Amino acid sequence: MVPRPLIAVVGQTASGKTSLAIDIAKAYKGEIICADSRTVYQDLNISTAKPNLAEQREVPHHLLDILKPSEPYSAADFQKAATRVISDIYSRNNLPIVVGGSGLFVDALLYNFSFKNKADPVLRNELTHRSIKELQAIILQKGLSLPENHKNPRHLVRTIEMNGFIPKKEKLRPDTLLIGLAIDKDTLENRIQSRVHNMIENGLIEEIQQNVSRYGWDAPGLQEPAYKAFRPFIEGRQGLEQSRHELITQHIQFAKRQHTWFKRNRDIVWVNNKSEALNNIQGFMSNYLLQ
RNA sequence: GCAGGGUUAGUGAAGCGGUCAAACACGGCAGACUGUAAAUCUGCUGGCAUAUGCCUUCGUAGGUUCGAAUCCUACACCCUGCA
Repeated sequence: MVPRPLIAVVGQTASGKTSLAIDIAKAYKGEIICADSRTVYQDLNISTAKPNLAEQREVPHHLLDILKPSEPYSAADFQKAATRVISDIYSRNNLPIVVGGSGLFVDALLYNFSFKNKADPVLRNELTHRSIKELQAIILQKGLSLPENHKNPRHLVRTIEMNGFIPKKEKLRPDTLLIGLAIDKDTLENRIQSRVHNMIENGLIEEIQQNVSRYGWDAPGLQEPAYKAFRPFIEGRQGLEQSRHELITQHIQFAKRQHTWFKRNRDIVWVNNKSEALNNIQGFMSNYLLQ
């Protein structure tokens, strides 16, 4: 079987993944697959710091803008879609580059998570209104054991939906280089600050207002920091400065959760900057280019 | 100048004689997380020891009391009303 190399770039928000991925793509005839739970959505452009049109023109991007914010999207959906896109890319003899900050999505793809028991909207809606105690009781009644996060309503609901299914994962996909783009905390926080500043300059508030009037605050795609931070401002309960500040905080908190997720993965090859990354990639790709 | 209100841990804010190292919220730190994941949730958050232990805190200084963040006095700063 022909080896099929794949490069994945992970890291915290604002760590510079997009720019690195584009460089890789240009160097190796690559196409980018966005492993990102928010940039899949149309109409979320400013708030997600989505690759801009110029960047998208430079290199093909996949799984961007494929859904309306009113539609739900899951890690399993991503896994399926990305798998298909990757085989298309190979059929063009190009290099797939998976880039994203959604750790679960990346892992689902690279470790071939075994998904099962898709959520039933009716059951989920019913369960969502239950208290934690009630959910725990249901689980125990069914003879299932409580999830690791036994006080997390969402995980409790999922446990009920899975109905005893034990999820599995495999080893890291062969022929894969998993690169982690590290960044120190101060630099990251500065970048987030100026990123938020630019978002507001570029019309973040208008984008939020438009999407909210079109899809409503509760739309699945709109569950993200900008909407949380700016809702009180848009509803006239809070000043702009306060919301701006909250958005920065939310992004920093998100970055921290990403860090927690990625740092336990021993397969990640951490690099501190672009040139370190490109060096690693060169070594990795040399295994394939000679054939 | 007179009268009244205020000053609590990183921030906001409870507490108004003992059960107060001091509720709660936010922030911070660490962590979990396979069909909601930029979501959601957990633990810790004065110092030191880390098991029920000790030490230093509630504007500052003094006092009352067996015992004070809580009462009294003085001082400092802030806000409101009358001047």
